[in-house]
Amino acid sequence: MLKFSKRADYALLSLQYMATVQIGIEAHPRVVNTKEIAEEHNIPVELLAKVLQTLARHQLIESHHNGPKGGYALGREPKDITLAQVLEAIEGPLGLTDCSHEKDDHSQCEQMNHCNIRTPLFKIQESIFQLLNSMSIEDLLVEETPLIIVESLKPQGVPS
Amino acid sequence: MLKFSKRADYALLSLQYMATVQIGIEAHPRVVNTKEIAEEHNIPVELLAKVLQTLARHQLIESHHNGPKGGYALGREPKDITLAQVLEAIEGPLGLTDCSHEKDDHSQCEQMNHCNIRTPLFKIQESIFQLLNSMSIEDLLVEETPLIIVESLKPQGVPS
DNA sequence: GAATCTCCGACCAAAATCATCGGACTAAAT
DNA sequence: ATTTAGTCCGATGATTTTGGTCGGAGATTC
Repeated sequence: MLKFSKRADYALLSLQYMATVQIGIEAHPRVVNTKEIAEEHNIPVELLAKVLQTLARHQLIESHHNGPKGGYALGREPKDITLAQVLEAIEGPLGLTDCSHEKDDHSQCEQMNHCNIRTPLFKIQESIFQLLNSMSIEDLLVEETPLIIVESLKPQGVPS
Repeated sequence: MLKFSKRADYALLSLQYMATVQIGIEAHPRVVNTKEIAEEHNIPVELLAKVLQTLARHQLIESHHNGPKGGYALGREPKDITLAQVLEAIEGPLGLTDCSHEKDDHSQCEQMNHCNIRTPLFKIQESIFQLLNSMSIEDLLVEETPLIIVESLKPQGVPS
């Protein structure tokens, strides 16, 4: 439960990739094309294309349709792209319940004679939203340890 | 996105209801039946039945199959039922990604040549999990304002 | 024994999601 | 100018999840 959709995963992976790939390059933002990202991560190209289109439509990345040298590049600094923005671009406004939006007019929520759990649920939702908004693509650029380096496995003084 | 399923909503509503209804009653826990909850909240009975069965199977509530006086009652103190427990009971182990579990063997996640966003994603997931585990059914028992009391709508001194 | 309830499993329908395909347009390279 | 490699957009099909339904078995009270 509470799982990201694959599209969301793909979006995050792509943005992370685009961020790392253009590190240190100031001008001429490094443009990467769909196929490159897809092959790098084993993602069906056509689906990824749609994800990237969506991100572009939401200004998170810029499309450079320049023929053979075309592709995408980040539209802003990595730290200015929050995870909440990415998720909302991909999956629409996020909320735990249907009545999260239109807080007053709960047209749908009338189902329940009187819903007594709105307030606490909104608080939870707010917390999660803040969390997702406090993290950016920059925070995804951590060194990914190649898996399972159990702490204090190597005795001291014996470098590799 | 990140929406609860309706079953989860129903579960929370039911637990909240069962908690309020038995307030002040020490012994003989007030047993409520499925239909009562369903009618109270306009929920299809059969679906709610399944939700309650699931909760019972996970020990969150107790089933009293006593014929006409049968029904369900909370299995523990409201404060000992965390939202995380409820959600996991209803929707299975929660995690943002498919590879959330089996952290080492990422059999599925091999899709991505190398997934560089595991670590930060796990952190987010951990935060959300803590949040959901820090709140219990007791926290749902707040006074719910009857909706739309727009601030300072009524001029002072002119009651109703 | 009849009524009322839980319990369980199987089942169907609708909706969301994943994935694919085809066609239009653009700009660089030759 | 033609080719080529790319984006862009919409439509469509397949798969999965979810919401919702049904029928029968077992227990208990009246």
